[in-house]
Formats: sequence, C-alpha cells, structure tokens
Amino acid sequence: MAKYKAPRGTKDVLPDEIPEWRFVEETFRHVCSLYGYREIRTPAFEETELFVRTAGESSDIVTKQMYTFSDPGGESYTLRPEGTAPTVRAYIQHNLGYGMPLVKLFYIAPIFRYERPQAGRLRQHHQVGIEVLGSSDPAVDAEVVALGVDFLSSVGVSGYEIHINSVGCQNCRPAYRQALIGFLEPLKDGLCEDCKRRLKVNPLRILDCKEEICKALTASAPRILAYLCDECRVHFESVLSYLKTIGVELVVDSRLVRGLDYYTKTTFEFLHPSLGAQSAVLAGGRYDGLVEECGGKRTPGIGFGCGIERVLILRQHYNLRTDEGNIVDVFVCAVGESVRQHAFKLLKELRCAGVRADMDYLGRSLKAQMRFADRLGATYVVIIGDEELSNGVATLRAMRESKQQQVPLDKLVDYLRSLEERGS
RNA sequence: GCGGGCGUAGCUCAGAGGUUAGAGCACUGGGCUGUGGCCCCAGGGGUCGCGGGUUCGAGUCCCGCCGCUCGCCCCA
Repeated sequence: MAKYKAPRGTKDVLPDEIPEWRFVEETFRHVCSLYGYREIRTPAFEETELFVRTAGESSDIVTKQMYTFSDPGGESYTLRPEGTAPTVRAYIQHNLGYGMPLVKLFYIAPIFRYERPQAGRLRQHHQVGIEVLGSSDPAVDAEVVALGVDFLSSVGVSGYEIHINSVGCQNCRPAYRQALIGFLEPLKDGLCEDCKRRLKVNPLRILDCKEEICKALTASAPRILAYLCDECRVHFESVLSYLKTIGVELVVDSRLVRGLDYYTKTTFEFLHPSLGAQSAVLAGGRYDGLVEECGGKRTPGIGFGCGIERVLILRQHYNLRTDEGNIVDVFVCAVGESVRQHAFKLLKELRCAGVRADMDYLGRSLKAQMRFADRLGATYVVIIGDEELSNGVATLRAMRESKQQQVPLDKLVDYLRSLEERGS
C-alpha cells in the first residue's frame, strides 16, 4: 500500500485518460469560439465573502460544502465552489464591460465542494462554463442553451432532456413565495424533515425534493409560471420561442428550482438518465441581480456550468474513446556501449528537426529495445551498431512494413523528416 | 450525516480453517549469440488494508478502525 493517496473525492488524471480530457476541453474551446466567446481564467480561491454573498447564506454550498481556510495573514479564503461568482468578480474588477457593453466569456476550471463522493460526484471536479454579461435579450438565453446543445453533440453525447423554467425576478418571486408558503403551511406535518426546515429558509426548494411524500403533497401546489410578472412571462415565452425556432426540444418544468440564490428568470438543466441520481450534466440560468450584488453596475447576466467528469461518464456510456495514437515516430536503438554517444547525438538532431523520437536508457537488449519501440508505436526504428558506424550508415527499419534499408548517417535526419512530412 | 458492497502482485481477479499464497495480462531474460508483433520456456515482483480476538493452525471465522465504491440528501 502506498503511503500517500490522492485525497478522498479527488482523482489523478493519468496519461491514458489525458486524450479524453483534452478532446473535451478542446471541443469546448472550439464551440465557444464559434459563438464568439473568449476564455477567462480566475484564481482557484477567492475571498470567502464573495461566495457567501452570492450563493446565499442558506444555500447548501455555503452551509456545508465550502473548503474555507485562513491564510497566515488571517484572511478567510475559499476554494472556488462554483464558476459564476469568480467570473463576475473579475468582470467588475477589470471593468471588462467598459466600452464593451456585451461580454461573452468561457472558462475551464476545477471546482471544490465538500460532499460525500459517489459516481459522478467528487470533491474536486472540473467544469467548463460560459457567462454572458450585459444583455437581458431572451435570444441570449436561447444562445446559451444552444451552445450547450452544440457542445454536447460535438463530444458525442445525446439522450438527455433539457428542463427549463423561469424562477421570476425580485418583483414577482416574493408573491409566489408567499403563495407557496400559504399552500404548504397547512400541510407541513406531512412533509419530510428537510422540507419542514426548507419551508422556513427556502420554500421553493421543496418543489425539488426527491421524497415521494413531498412530491405528492406539492403536486397541486401553485406553479411559479402562473405568478410571473408581465416582464418575466414575456421574457420566458420569448426564450421558448427562440429555442423552438432553432429546433431545440424542451421540457418546461415548473418544479425546477436551482440551489443558488442568485438565479432570476430563466433556469435550465440538461438531465441524462444514465448518470443516476446525479442526473444533471449541464445546468445554469440567468442572474440579473448578481453583478450589482457584487458591487458592480446593474448588469444582466446568464451562463451555465457543465461537469467534465460527467461528460466523460456519458462518453464512456456511448463507448466513445479518443486515444493518444503513437507516442513517438522514431526510436533509436543503440547496439553496444560504444555507439551510444552517436545515438544520443542523432536523437537530439531528430528532436530539433521536429521528429518525435526516443531511445533506450536501460541498457536493454536489441530485442527489448525493438519491443519497446513497438509499444511506443514508433513508425521507424533506427539501428546503430559498430558495423553501421564504421560504414557511416544506420539501419532504418519501417516497422509497419517490416522492411529495412541502410541510410547514410549524415542524410538520416533530413530523410526521416521528409518521410514524416509525407506521412502527415 | 445515514445505509449496502468491497479491500490478495503494477492491472483484472482466483483462493472460503491446513505445506513455502496462485493465474492471466504487464515487466525482464532466453528459444532467435543484432531485429518488434504470434508462439514456447524461465525469472523478478506480495507486511493478503491496519489492529485485536478465536484456534494447534487465519487471505479464509469474529470485532474494531481505515480506505475505496454504490445509493440517500444535495449538486456539474
């Protein structure tokens, strides 16, 4: 047993898995560029206060999931538990909106939450996400959902449902909240323990409870869509209309309530059945009050986060797999100690000429060197021994064709480079 | 925080009270004295998660702890 292990709920991404990660990340970057989004990178930790203010005092994230620590100077910091607040903080701090009324950003970042790990849920996971700041146009809501659709289809994921809802705004949500409390108060003895507590701190969350008894009791509860103010109702209908125009299928789900306090108007989740209880692969919503809450000018915003590990689970589910291909193009086999200096020099020249190349550093037999070259996927093997050296040549073996020839040592690098160029 | 399953070689796993703990894959060497893949032979590699208990004897049975994993809550 190893003495040290990766902390609970964290994972090492090993070399064999890196191609999958790079594929997902690069695909995301590409899709974002098609939509005019630019990348931003923010620190892994922020002042604790930022998350407490934005996610909400009573949210699960703030009450029990944050990795908070104080640095030697006594400041309280928290490892990023979500991607939106840091992005908004950077947007305000650097005046990204100055002279640029609409800003579209994307990020790829680790996210930290203290939770019980299980399939598709980690204490450090990674999200790709986007944020649009500066427009309340319902077409932007539709664009954000559309980008999510394009991203998932580009990485080969299908079979999900998009649930969408509007949670209203500061003008209409209080009335709905009162109506909901009024409906549930007489029934509260039948609710689960968690929901009895939610009734006081965040009654909307009761609609999202997975307990059958709560689902039954809330089946006929008032629906938020019936309480939206004119502005929110028109906005939501317009979002649905834009999405219909581009052929995105939706499930309007009036029970969809998200865990963060800052959401307004549109909220959505992309749910996939094969993810089990953690069925959300991509989720987000509009947050028209967040920038102001963080000390900036009143600026509407909307975005989503998407769990990379969950995307990878789904790719596995669909038997999708990108592999690395060959690791080097050329392997240099030195036969005998006396030729190693020459082999080492040749290796350096190959690499400087842009040819991926390697050699043996374990003093292995030629047979073992060949086997290793095969395992690295080398297209060519260069064999140099005393005989070759005294004739000023090397044996060049084409592995896939199982053919070999003698090539003058001083022509070898150019020759291999030309073969490479022709091959690629 | 609560419940189920599992911890034996680098990996996947067999072994269910009785010599010195095994297999496949991988690795190293040889068959092939300078040539990969296929085949054959050999070799290296293990505090059987940790600690205690029962027993003449414990990977094996019992208890505790730790870890991993799956589910509940919640989230990407």
